Amino acid sequence: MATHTRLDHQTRQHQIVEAARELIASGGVDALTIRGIAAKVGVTEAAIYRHVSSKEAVILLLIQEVEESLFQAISRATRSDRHALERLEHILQLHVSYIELRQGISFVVIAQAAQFEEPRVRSAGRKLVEKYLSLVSEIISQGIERKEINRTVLPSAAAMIFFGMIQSAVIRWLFDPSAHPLGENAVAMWQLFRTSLEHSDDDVDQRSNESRGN
Amino acid sequence: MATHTRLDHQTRQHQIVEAARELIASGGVDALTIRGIAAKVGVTEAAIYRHVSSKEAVILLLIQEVEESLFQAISRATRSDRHALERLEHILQLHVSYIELRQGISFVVIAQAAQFEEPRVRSAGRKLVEKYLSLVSEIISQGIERKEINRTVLPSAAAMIFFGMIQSAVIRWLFDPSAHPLGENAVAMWQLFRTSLEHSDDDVDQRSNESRGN
DNA sequence: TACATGTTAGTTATCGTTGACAAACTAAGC
DNA sequence: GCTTAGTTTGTCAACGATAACTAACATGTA
Repeated sequence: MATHTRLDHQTRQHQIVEAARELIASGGVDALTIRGIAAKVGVTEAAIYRHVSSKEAVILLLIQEVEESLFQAISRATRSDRHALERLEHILQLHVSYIELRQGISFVVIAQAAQFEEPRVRSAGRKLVEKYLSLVSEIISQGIERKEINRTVLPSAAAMIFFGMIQSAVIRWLFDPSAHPLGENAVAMWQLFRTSLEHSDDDVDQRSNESRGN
Repeated sequence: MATHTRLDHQTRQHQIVEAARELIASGGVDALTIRGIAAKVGVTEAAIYRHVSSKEAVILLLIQEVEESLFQAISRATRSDRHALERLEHILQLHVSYIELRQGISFVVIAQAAQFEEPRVRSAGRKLVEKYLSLVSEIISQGIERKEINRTVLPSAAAMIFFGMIQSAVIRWLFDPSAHPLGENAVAMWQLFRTSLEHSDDDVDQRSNESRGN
């Protein structure tokens, strides 16, 4: 009690966001409190407000951190001159590892942001999702140009299915991690989904719709 | 103030669950309070406890109501001797209508249940998801038996993709309903996904995996 | 000296929940 | 049919817990 440790603004902000992440990961969004953050960081509640203006600011910082770390995690798969399907599979693997490492924080944060009233939080969550979809969509577009992906595929729709595969796997995994391992479910879905992207050797051309009647 | 309306237990419980649903739909899970329910029902908070033992009980009733109404909504598409792909498309349409009608309540409730600590709430949410996946999976299995769906398709994986398509569409729709109409996105994804289910006329047999090297 | 980073000790607001009492409906006895 | 007792459904007025946040003050650092 004699002397308390003083740390600079930036370090404390990092600690605060980290604490917020851990609290949500272990107890859901309801567990995210200034008290909880203060306890994890090892200072009083009032000290938290030296480095963050409000709880809402913490949430915004957390969304930002999730966005940065997620795109950092999957960045290895995005560039490169590899085959588009390989890149997508690699993104899936890296994304799955990221979710396991961070205990599904991205899903929880996005789901929470989507039902927030505050416009800045909503906007931050929305942009995170849109950015992810753009990235996947862009890879698919490139794949089509290079004739690695079927030209009848609509990139935006394919990106949403890709994103949905992860959401679906995460939901089951959050309910019961041991019964529904993320990786296995993701791989099983990918094996199936890739068949709808693959460039059929006999080029299908314009028989995309209306192929099957009643 | 002279005389207050008295209603029976069952009616009040319905009103409570309905109020809970509306509160979450309009203000997110944080808006679900006993006070809010009491205000919507038109009684005092204490009166709520005559018909419900706790807030947790309200959540359990709500999950149950969501499950019943959702399966009621899509039941029209499940039975019947129609083509499996038609049944799936029909389920998708009905599910989309249900979500629009109930303002995405199912997604919010599931996402919330997944991060609850309380085991009964978690269990109820988990069972809802598993029941849905089983239903879709079963239709796909039947489709394979009837040679309406490619035999290399793994039903459980296909069901998860199907479920994920809806999750993905709902998330964007929650962020911006006008910019991301549920129906349009769902149809676009379905058009693509069905190609991976379709029974190829030249039966593909056992070339499912390892088809494409680097 | 000045500023950044802490603490202490609150404030205000809202939450879920409960106990004590009142009024309405239900059923039985006369 | 009228009284009467019991049960159900409601209100009122609180309770304790906890939330976000703040003013006043202390202390370490440049």
